[in-house]
Amino acid sequence: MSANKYEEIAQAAIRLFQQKGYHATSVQDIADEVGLQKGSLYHYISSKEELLMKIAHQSISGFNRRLEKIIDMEVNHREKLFMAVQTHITVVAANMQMTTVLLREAFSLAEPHATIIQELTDRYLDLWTRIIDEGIAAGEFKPGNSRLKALAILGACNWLYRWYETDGPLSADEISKVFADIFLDGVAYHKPGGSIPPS
Amino acid sequence: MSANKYEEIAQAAIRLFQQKGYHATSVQDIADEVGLQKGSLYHYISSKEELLMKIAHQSISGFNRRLEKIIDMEVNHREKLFMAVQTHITVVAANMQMTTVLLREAFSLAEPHATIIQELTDRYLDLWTRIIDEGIAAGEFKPGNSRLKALAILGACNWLYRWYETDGPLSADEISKVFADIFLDGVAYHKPGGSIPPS
Amino acid sequence: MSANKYEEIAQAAIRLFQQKGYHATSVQDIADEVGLQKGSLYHYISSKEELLMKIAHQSISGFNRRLEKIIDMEVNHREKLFMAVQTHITVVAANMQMTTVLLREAFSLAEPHATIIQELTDRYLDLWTRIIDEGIAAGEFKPGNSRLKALAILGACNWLYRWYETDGPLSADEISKVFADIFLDGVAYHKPGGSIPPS
Amino acid sequence: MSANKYEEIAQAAIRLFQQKGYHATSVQDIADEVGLQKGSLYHYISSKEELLMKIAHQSISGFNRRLEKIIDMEVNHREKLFMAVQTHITVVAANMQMTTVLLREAFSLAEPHATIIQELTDRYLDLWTRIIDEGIAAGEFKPGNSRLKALAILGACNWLYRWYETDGPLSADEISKVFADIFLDGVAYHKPGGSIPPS
DNA sequence: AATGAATGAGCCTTCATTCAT
DNA sequence: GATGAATGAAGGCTCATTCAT
Repeated sequence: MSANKYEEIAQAAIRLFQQKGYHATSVQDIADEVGLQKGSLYHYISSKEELLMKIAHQSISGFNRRLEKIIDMEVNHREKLFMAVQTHITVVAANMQMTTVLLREAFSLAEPHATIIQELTDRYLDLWTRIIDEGIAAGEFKPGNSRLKALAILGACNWLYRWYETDGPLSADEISKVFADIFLDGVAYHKPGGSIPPS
Repeated sequence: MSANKYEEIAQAAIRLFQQKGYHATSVQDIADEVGLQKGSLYHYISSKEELLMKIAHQSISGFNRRLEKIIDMEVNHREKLFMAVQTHITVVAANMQMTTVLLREAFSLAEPHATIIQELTDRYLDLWTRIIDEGIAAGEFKPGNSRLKALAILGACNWLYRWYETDGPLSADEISKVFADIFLDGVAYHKPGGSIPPS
Repeated sequence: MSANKYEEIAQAAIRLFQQKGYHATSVQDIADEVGLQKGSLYHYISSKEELLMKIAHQSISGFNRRLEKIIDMEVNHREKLFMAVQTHITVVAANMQMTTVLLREAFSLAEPHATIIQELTDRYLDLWTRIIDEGIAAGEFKPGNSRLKALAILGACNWLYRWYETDGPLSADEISKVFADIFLDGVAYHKPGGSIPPS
Repeated sequence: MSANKYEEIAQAAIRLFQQKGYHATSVQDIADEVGLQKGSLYHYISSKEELLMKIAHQSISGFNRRLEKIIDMEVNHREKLFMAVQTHITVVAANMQMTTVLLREAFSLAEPHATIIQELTDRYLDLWTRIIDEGIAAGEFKPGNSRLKALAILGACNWLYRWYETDGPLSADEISKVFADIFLDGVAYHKPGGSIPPS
């Protein structure tokens, strides 16, 4: 079983699942896309769902791996949050289709796949929460419900899959700067002498 | 055709579309839920998709209507953004199932429905953008790409449908406060004398 | 769901399963036979296997029911064994197709169906064994492994499904007489003064 | 093409056909069992059905060959019938899997194979019938429909494939004794002075 | 001798929708 | 208004067999 062909099939699946959705994509569609008979696909995959699973797994694993690396870096916490945002947004922008499949279609996974993806997704949220927590502990971030804050930031960043245009005018870097600025300092001007860290 | 029965069907559809997804919900499922035969449903609905459309339309229209009211209020812009956030989150929390159908399932709509929902969604983003724009114009918010900022805030707020638990420990109000605080002032402490509005 | 139509489908299934075998009969074949679309069959049946199960169940249940009645009769044990043989053979002959499905195709049943049919089949053997046992206890039959004897008799009688011809020259009654005679007294002449019951 | 490998494949097929049935056994299953790829099997066999045919043919031929030898022996006819029963049962018991394939699966054979096996099977019945006939002619067996009697005896003996357990408590010899006793003298005690051969 | 990619027909089942009653 | 029988297209998947390498 040539790994090339499998990769080709997976790429076709990513494209189609993104365009039409998992349920609306038939195995026939995928076969057509790679120029095989429907039945021939099954030399490479064991089921349509397995394909979805592989895609989702690869996607969320990538996010986790990258964030873990960032967490291990020795930079201040503003910087770390910025890098996390930037990396996430860069990955989403560079892998719009795959990310869309992860965020929109993984819901169609049955057990035991659903749970596996859910756990990896939970882990990803944990990592973001840790970034906030460590920023608070270091006195760089304001105290508060760190998980909730992580959800706000992660939600905003994930939402990109719904509106980002690969050929649009905004680069991932530009978006990252604006987003990180909001998360760190907000959209409003601050009242002078306002929220200064206690010393 | 009793409007009551239609409403009952729509509620069943909302519940089922949320639980199993639009594609995985069969017309039979809906019929079972309301105690009718599959064929009888078609006295009330013209198609399964129409049901999805109605739900999505009602949902996004509600968001728009509420946000328009807020925009028309005469309060300062920090306050207005807070209210927008609070209202959105309250609505999501109070209508988790319907919001989930809007945000997760409306993608399955075919034309012309897809475009109609897309336009209402675009309009909703426009309203958020206007709130930011007006805050900037009033000197309360920092200048910048307002649409991008609106997308960040809206994304964070929409994402609630993925994690909010109706019977969980967090109230919509608590979440709103944390979220609005992040959007307005960020998670970080500010460097003293930092981003002060130019005078 | 008209019971008539179901019965018609079941009859078609019996005919086809007998002619071609369960696996070689497609749902399409059955649908063709009753003049429905393949999909329409599923208004009446829940699966192809359910059809096989129903047939097998009805068949073995009939055998059990009839044998239980005979066991309860008050006749001597030679007579009782004769009636059991006659009844079994008559039923096989009158329901060749259904019996063939039971004896040849029930093997294709998956769990939990396989076990259910197996238990009913075991029960049938138990009933035959009881007939032998009671004949022995009454001093009419020679002692010995009654279950083994039941298996010999039942095997001979079941085997009918392999060779009996509905339009052939032999009636069920003629066969019954020959078979019962063999089981009771054997094919050989007895050595004079031979196996006489102890007094 | 090594005959060894072919034999290995045939053995695997016997095992699988017996366990799962002919239709439920895939060529892949057989290939797995012998550690070849599916495609490689076709260096040894020309089709799945050919495999079934070979097995069935070998099995029924063995039965015929053995019975012919017995028929040629010079012993009295009670003895001859006993040996026929004993031999048949011993072969079934010693080759349960192969016999099961013959008796349960050969039905799946298409033409011309089906007819060939049928003829060999008919021939086997003829041999049994001859044993009865010759016993009658010799005055050892009671007159009557010899073919029918052969069918009774053969049916009982064939049925073993449905219940015999290789590791069970009953040896082929014990079964043979009980079976032959039934066929020769029946299960019942005889009325004194009863069926004595006319002199 | 062995592989493994590919075929193409066929399998059982589901389903949204229609319509006569 | 309600039924339930019927449709017909499509769905995911299996499989015996072929063949170039």
